[in-house]
Amino acid sequence: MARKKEYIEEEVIDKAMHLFWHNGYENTSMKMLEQEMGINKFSIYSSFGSKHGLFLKSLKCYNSKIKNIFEKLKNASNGVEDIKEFFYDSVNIGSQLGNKKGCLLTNTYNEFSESDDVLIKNEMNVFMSNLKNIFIEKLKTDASKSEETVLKQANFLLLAKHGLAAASRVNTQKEIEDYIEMTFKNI
Amino acid sequence: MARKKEYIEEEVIDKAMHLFWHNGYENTSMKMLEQEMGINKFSIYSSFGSKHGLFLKSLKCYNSKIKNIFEKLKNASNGVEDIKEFFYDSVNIGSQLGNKKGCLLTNTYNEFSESDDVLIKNEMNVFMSNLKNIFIEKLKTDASKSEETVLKQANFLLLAKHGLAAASRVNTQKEIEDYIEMTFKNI
DNA sequence: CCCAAATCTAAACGATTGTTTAGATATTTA
DNA sequence: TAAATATCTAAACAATCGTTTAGATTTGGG
Repeated sequence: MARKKEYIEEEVIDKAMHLFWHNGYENTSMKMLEQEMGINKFSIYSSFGSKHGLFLKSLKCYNSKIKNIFEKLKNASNGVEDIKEFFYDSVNIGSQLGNKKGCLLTNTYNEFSESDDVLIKNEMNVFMSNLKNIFIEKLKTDASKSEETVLKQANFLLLAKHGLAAASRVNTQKEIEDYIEMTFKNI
Repeated sequence: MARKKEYIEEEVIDKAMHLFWHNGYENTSMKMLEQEMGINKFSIYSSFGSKHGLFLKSLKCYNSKIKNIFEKLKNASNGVEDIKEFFYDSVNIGSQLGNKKGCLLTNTYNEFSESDDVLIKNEMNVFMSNLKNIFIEKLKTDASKSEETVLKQANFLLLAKHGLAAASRVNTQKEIEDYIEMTFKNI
């Protein structure tokens, strides 16, 4: 056919994702993306259509990175203990990826909470309700919990993740551990 | 002297504060501020110097609004129970002011977490450490708690406030209550 | 080997950002 | 009432935003 791309889409998406993770959507400009991704605007637009499209791709990239801890959580069989380990995994993957910026999805959830961007809000809602459903399933393995208790605790854990995201930005390892332990103390 | 101002600074700051609260700093433009405040850019700049200055004023305005619940918390004498009531007060003041946007300070803390805006970051840190110190003081009234426990629980509560801010945006009254109750279950 | 097609560079696009300025209008004081 | 001065309107400012375009460059197939 014709000339070949001089970059690999997966690689530049990964770089964009880290930039979005670090700065959020609005505070990341096309100029910054050009520099970080190492390609220029034309290439970005021909590959991803728009900044918005690139952001959606970045969210999917992030999703694939955390997919394995989700799978681990789903396939585990120790109930609440698995959720706690999921919390630990969540902060660890952040520091593994050299990023002390909390969770990209939680950050995005916060940034777009008052936006009317249907696509992204939908993406967030799907993520949140998926996570909540997994929590519910895990909590249900303890037959002594009433359904009301299960729902109540699932909501609590979902919201506790916001605190965790904030913690992983500024708090020490020890403080994060304390927070997680205290969160699960009476679940 | 000369011509009089056709607006009262305190009133227009209040309106600006609500707009910032609703949309965040970056997503609030001068045009939006002109419309909401009912005065034009010249007046805004002559009164507040810059968008940034107006935002700082708005933060101070928010601080004065929540001052009474802080005073109430400080002057109370039921230890942890007072902190719990402070949590309830925090969400109630939001709905009183017709705003389901969480806490302006928590929102700002999140939005500026990766910024290098020293003034605002400092403002946030002062607020957070003040709040933490009040928590510590309240927790200390229970003499059975070790100092380590007190610090641990204070951190936990500070982070729990991030979950609360998220909750007050999307969750129902009932879910918010459940969250607060569960937060204090083992404190 | 040359034409066709895809990707590159780099400049320009219009819109919007926060900020400033020029000039008209209103108010106070002498 | 007239001069002084602060506030108003409204336009323009430069910079940046995300996006598009024109033209050079590289590649592969007939």
